[in-house]
Amino acid sequence: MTQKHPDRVDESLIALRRILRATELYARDLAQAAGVTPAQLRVLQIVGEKKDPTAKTLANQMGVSQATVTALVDKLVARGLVSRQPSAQDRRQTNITLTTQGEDVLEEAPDALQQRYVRAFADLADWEQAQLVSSLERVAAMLNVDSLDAAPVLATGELRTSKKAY
Amino acid sequence: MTQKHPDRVDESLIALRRILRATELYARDLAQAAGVTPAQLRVLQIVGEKKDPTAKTLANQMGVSQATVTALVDKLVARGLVSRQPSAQDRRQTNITLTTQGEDVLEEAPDALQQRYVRAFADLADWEQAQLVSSLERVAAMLNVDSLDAAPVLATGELRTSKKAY
DNA sequence: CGGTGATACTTCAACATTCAAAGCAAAATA
DNA sequence: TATTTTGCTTTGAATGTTGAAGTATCACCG
Repeated sequence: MTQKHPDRVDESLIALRRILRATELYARDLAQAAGVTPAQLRVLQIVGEKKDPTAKTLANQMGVSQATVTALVDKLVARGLVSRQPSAQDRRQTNITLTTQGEDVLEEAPDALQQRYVRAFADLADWEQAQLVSSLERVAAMLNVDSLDAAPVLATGELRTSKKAY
Repeated sequence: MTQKHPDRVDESLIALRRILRATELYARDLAQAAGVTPAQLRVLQIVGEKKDPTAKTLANQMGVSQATVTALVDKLVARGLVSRQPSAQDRRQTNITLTTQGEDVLEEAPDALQQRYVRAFADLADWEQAQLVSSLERVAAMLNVDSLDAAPVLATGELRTSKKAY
């Protein structure tokens, strides 16, 4: 098991950290542009992505406690971006739904990855796209020992002729 | 510029989100195991990575304000993990340095990526490693429009026969 | 049925993070 | 030297975060 190119671990780690850092910093800018905090934007994104999730689902997806979700949803309700809908099937549960206003906010600040990534990806050659997908999925598998889930946020067909060009 | 495989954008975005999510969640666990908060651990990591950075450098690297850095460093000083060293060249500046205790903490919780990634990477075939590096650097370039920097945190030669196996 | 325990959510108290604004000291510039 | 800029800290306020305790509902089992 001789290591022929020991630098490669470093190189890939550096690249990964740059990806992480760029995404995180940019996500904050997007949230600020949308007029909400990063944590609140994450809630909006998950609510938009999943179908009217319960508070529990939100907590699991975000990796925070239910108490935190309650506090965040309180803020978003106060701003009129989401509303609480008592579940019909299980009256203990509360479904969080986007208001029209909340949808507008999401519309303006869709996703840090989307914004920066989609266009460049589309310009790649076919084989390059295939290789990228394969590599990213491999890395995700390496990191994601106990995989949960993640779903596409938007239909990526049309890239929204956005007002705020990027 | 016809898109032959529209799914690929989604697939790669999903993989990227899984990477982001796994890393973030795991970073919290690591911080907690080390007995510090995630933000404090990030400070420790940057201090260990760069050579006795100034508060300004820390703020830039973390993407937060100087006031925030002051608060975080206060906490770490109170815990005896770092110390402030007035700069000799410019007396306005303060260099943050790890104490022996701070080094120990870093030693125990080196890096979320390192822990999960390095071993799996080492097991890949040579060509797979090369492809991964190439793909990750491409993605980083796509995201990192205004690149700053990132450096390897540890010499990865030996993987530390760790007490807390992972 | 009725009781018991688990589940979903909220409230509360405490602490961490974060920032803008104001202040201070030192350096750079004019 | 006078002025401006830079690096850092302080202060005050908002947000994020959690564990523990409380409430309501569900699920199960006798």
